[in-house]
Amino acid sequence: MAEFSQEKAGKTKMREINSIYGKLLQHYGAQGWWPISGEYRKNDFSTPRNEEEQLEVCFGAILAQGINWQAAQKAVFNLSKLNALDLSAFEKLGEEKIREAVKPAGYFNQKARKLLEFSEFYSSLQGKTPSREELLGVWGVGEETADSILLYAYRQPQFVVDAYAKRIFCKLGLIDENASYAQVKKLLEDNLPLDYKLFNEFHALLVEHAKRHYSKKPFRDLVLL
DNA sequence: AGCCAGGCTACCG
DNA sequence: CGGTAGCATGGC
Repeated sequence: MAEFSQEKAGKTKMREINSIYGKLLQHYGAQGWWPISGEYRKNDFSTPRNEEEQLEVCFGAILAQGINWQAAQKAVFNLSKLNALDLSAFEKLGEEKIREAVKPAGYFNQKARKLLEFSEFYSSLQGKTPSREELLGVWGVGEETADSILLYAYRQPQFVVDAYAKRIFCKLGLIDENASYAQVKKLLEDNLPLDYKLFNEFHALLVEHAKRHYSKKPFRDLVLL
């Protein structure tokens, strides 16, 4: 009996989460993340990405930490002007030039170091795909950045939990206010098909929706759309 | 002027 | 463990 109602509740939750995705997609359309060279490629899920694209996603994910995407994009553009989205060229650049390039993205001392540590790690991979654990072992890569890299650079179905996703699912009553990263991630991954294309769009759509309606407290949008 | 932005690390109790 | 100060810039 208890087992039955639990299963029923689980299916209800599953329908609700899938329905949220459907509504967002219908309302905003495909987002085409991750933007490469500032370009959003809607419905382009070609895989595998080449090395330069992977590095741009990884650097972008690090540079976007705690800052708006426009600012992060300026830093990515500065690096691309220096031809530094190529690994060997980046390594020759030197920390001082990297600091200058990433300045618009804020926290430039930390972020320069993070990019350097990451490039060293990436180079050690010799083209193989890193595990989530390996990524988390890199200084400057936390859970959201690791999942963003696995999802957007390596096309793995890892749900990316960011501040926006937490706000939205919390407001919809699906998670507790102080739910951990792992708890939110599990909620989504247990209730969606493990499809990287779906995860890709879902995360991007949550960001788009939150930027419009969950930007500052109090988050007034009780229901979705 | 001040708040906010697609976090992470180090250090605290 | 969970909680939080510090990190820095720029747009609105």
